[in-house]
Amino acid sequence: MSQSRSTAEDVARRAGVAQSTVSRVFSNSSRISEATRQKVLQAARELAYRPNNFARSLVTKQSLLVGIVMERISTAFSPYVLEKLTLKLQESGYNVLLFNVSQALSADDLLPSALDYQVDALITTSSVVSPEMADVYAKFKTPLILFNRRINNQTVNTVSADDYHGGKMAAEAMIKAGVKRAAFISGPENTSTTQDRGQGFFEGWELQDFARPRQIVGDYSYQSGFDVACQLWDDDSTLDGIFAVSDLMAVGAIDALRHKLGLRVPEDVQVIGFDDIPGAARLAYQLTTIRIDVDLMVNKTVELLQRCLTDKTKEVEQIVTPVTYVERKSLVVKI
Amino acid sequence: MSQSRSTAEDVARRAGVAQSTVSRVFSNSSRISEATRQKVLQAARELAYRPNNFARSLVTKQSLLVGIVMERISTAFSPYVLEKLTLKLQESGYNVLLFNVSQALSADDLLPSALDYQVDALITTSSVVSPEMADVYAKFKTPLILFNRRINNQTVNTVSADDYHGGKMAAEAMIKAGVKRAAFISGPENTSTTQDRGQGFFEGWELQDFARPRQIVGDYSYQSGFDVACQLWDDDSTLDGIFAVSDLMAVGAIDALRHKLGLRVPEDVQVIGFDDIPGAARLAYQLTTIRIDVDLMVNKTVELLQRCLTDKTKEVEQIVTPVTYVERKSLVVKI
DNA sequence: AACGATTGTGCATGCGCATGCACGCCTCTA
DNA sequence: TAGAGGCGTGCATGCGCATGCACAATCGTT
Repeated sequence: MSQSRSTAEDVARRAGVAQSTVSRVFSNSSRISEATRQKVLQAARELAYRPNNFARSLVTKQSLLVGIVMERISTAFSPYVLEKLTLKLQESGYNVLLFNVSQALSADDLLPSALDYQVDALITTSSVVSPEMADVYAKFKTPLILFNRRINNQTVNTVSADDYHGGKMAAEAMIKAGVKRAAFISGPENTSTTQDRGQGFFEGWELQDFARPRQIVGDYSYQSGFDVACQLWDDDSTLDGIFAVSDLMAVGAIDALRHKLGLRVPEDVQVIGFDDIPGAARLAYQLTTIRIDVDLMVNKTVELLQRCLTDKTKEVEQIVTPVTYVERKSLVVKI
Repeated sequence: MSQSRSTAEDVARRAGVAQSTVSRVFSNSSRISEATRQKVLQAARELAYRPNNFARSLVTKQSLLVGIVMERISTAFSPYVLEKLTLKLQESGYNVLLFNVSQALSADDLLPSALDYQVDALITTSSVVSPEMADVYAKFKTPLILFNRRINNQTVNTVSADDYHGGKMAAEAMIKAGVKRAAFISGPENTSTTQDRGQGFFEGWELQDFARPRQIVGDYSYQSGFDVACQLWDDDSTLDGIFAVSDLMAVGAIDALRHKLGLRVPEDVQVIGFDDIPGAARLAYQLTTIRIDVDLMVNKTVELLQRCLTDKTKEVEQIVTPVTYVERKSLVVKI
């Protein structure tokens, strides 16, 4: 901040009006004669005046700030979510305060400090948010929305994809594609996407009385997909199918299969992912996957957010968006 | 914001002290006896008190907020930059206000509104920042740092890679690799990275008295790399080398060559990129590239920022970080 | 035993703005 | 021509906090 910033008071003096008049011009709330409006705007221009949002928020109790708490900002399709959310929010007149979950700073550390900045609402994609945090936000009457995440034993606003059915669809597709010995590459067990997609997946197999596929844990990154695939085939080279809980891991696995293990995809091993990230469609991969509709999720999120802000007493919503099976070349269903 | 948030006043009342004492405890500035400190903290805990950063900033003239203005947040290695910057900034006690440049909102629109939020400094990776904006920031005494960008005819703080030499190195590598008929896939002409990398690249060729390679304009995206490569070979199928100004476009071009045009990389066409994004090293691509040191750039940026904040009268700095040639399989130098 | 130095706390004020209230002026109607 | 009813503006106040100053209590010193 600068010590030499001009204030509404300065503008008022120069325009020969009261500070309150300047304020009225800039919050264009009430009736101001065109003449004084111009006078004020002129003076403001000359002084390069800009209203101080902090002072304004202090009075109005509205920061027009939305907090976003994310982990692994650069991974998978987090960047797309962030970009679209930010865009949407800006269009709606909000600005974004971004928090990066790291080893040092957990979501539970970050959420309170968002509160210090008076965010009007908070969206998080972090996998680990304690139920207590939800309580804190409830206490502060600040809407909290979990994006692409659930949280156990707690009613919180939630926008997610239909992970359970997506998992099920993946299992069905694999079965129809003729996969006999499948492996499931998951994320950490405490993430809701892994839980839900995995549950749907396993139930899909069991429905057909097939043996439960082996599960191996990755961390959603390309490299972990690669490594875990190597490990899998090291243990059992008769596997013929992979369901990866994220496209990025699927792609890592494909590279391992093709360029490290000397296997062909889909001839030797069929692979299906989840998310449909840009990159899944690349001709180098042509990944069959379960698509989640990020645009829709973002739109629903911002709409929900606005509803929360308009009606503070609104009850919690849990929005689930549909997923679709997208068939490309890495796994194809034989009819 | 909530209407029912407890204030320092509330805490003071409950602890039986003055508001100023509460303030002193939370800004742990001056001497407070251990007894009252505990009394205050206890009361604060009971009331779930958190200091209001806006009110605080209004007095201290320090928001501890840093603005980041970005375009194409999800593209290329922007996400990595954002992630690392945010992390570093958080470690240094700052929080990040994120602005997304879009068609609707240009950097020149966004920069002033960052000022409204009293950011202590601003970092932008946006390619288009008008010199006037730099003046505005100077007037408001708010440090402005361009990341990976230059700006013409203006002295602004700048942290960038040695794009010019990188371009030159790319040319040299291509020549040594035996490329005779090269093409240059650039970004939009008004971006400084395209200008500098391109200039270095062309000068590298001219040094060897080789013909000036053809230039074609992309937009830094995977798809544009793909499309532009198709177009290139459509015009002239005798080309045998590509320098793409970004890895993402290089990768798009490789996919087009291999999977659309039926060419082999590197046997038929050699490809070199720029950036060394994660993904360049994938076995599916093994992209030879010019690496920029993002970590170093981020560190330099945050250090520069702190210097600016400490010494408001400090003069502008232009920091250039070295680049390195990373050889993988898509282009290899014959000795 | 008396006095200056030190430490801990309260009081008052102001940061820059929004907003309820009062008031003066003008227009319209009867 | 007088009164009613807008409309436009100024005044005063408070949002939640930090901080300079004053002052009481405690300590150490001679």
